[in-house]
Amino acid sequence: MSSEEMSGRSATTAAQVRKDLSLFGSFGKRGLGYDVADLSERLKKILGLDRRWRVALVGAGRIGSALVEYGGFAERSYDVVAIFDSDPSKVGERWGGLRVRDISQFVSVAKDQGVEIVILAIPVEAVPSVMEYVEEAGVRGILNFAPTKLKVPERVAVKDVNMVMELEALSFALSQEDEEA
Amino acid sequence: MSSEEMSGRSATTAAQVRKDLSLFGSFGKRGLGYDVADLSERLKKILGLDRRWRVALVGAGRIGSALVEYGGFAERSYDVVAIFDSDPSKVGERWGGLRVRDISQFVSVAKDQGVEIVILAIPVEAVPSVMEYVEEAGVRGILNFAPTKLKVPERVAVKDVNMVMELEALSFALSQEDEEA
DNA sequence: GCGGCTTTGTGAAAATCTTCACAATATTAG
DNA sequence: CTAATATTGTGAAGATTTTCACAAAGCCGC
Ligand SMILES: NC(=O)c1ccc[n+]([C@@H]2O[C@H](COP(=O)([O-])OP(=O)(O)OC[C@H]3O[C@@H](n4cnc5c(N)ncnc54)[C@H](O)[C@@H]3O)[C@@H](O)[C@H]2O)c1
Ligand SMILES: NC(=O)c1ccc[n+]([C@@H]2O[C@H](COP(=O)([O-])OP(=O)(O)OC[C@H]3O[C@@H](n4cnc5c(N)ncnc54)[C@H](O)[C@@H]3O)[C@@H](O)[C@H]2O)c1
Repeated sequence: MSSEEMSGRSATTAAQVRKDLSLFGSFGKRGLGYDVADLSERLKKILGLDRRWRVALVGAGRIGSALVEYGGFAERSYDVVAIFDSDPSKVGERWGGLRVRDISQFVSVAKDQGVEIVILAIPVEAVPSVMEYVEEAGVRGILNFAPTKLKVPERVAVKDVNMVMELEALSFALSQEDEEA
Repeated sequence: MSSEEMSGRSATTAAQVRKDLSLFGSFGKRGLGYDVADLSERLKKILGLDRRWRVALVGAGRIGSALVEYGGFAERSYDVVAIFDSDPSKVGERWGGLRVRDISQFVSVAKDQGVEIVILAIPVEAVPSVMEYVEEAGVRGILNFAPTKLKVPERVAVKDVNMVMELEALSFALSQEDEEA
């Protein structure tokens, strides 16, 4: 597949595809393009997707439920290996093959299970107390759904998901269109 | 509040805050900083958040359910005014104050309700057929959860939410750390 | 009203990112 | 083997974004 075709399938340009790839090495054949299987494998390695990652879900609420039941994570490289909540009525429930555990067990269970990434799906108020556990357990990456800026040590990587902000970006685009008209 | 304090609360710098704001006008007072209430109001106007937006949810599944029950959208400027699905067992259900409607009614209901933004939470396979309705109804913005690149006319704004990609960005960051060590 | 302190708004400089454009290389047809 | 065609990889140019740094304002205490 050529860089031209790749750019057509995503939201970028052929030159951008080639430049981006060139930062990691030389993957294509001149005149021919890229071997999809080979490129895919090499990129997976670069992105750390040549192995599976152990993930814990914290917050067995609405978002948490949608995520755990979703097959899209396991299909890629992510296995949810533990689920935590603080609500006694949720602790003990079975979700998929897992039992919801009390958040107080986080550190021991996470260490035991080798959890490297946490999906944080709890209310903003609960964030500071939970972050203490997360830090103590030596978690290295956090996918955060709570609309708050996490305070983490330098070594911890954080990605925020904020759907309200995405909607706000849409509103802005639409308002701009209106003004131009 | 000074640009310094604002930058401390978010992931940016004081100079960036001032430069960004200066693109839209002059909001602060030298030596004093910004009046939070005033700045907030003026930014809301610029972002198109000085009015409410009418949103339809398409796909009454796991993600859709989490979103509809979530209060965070109504709290900002977004009202979900209609819900659609194609599954006969879901059509007719009551979700919050709304009845789940059949997707075939999308165009007429969306036009009737003045829907401007659609939240797309359906499987990838269902996207092309649903997009025909969405386009015909004159929807102007789409928040897309399906992991596929939407084909839309120029005037339609799209924002993609892709949690797997966020996790992959985390994996990459963690792999990089490992390599450095 | 003046001096000291603070913080904005913004040109200019620096850094980063994207696009251009083409030599190098590979394939295919004859 | 040669010519025609395709497409990479990458310097250089161009565009955009971020940071720097400071004159211009504004507040406060005396
Ligand atoms: N639902 C959505 O569509 C949506 C969208 C965007 C953002 N969010 C954000 O995601 C987060 C979760 O949202 P939700 O809708 O799933 O909320 P939810 O109330 O349905 O679920 C939150 C869960 O966290 C648990 N919890 C509370 N304190 C805890 C603690 N200290 N330790 C462990 N678990 C604890 C609760 O018991 C509950 O089960 C919130 O910050 C919300 O703002 C949600
Ligand atoms: N659940 C998650 O955590 C998650 C995470 C990331 C991405 N996604 C993506 O979000 C989308 C929805 O995921 P989900 O987990 O909610 O799936 P789901 O299967 O729970 O829900 C999808 C819903 O869409 C409905 N539907 C199917 N075809 C339709 C059509 N033509 N018109 C209207 N409705 C139709 C189904 O009946 C179902 O109710 C998928 O594309 C998925 O890949 C989900």
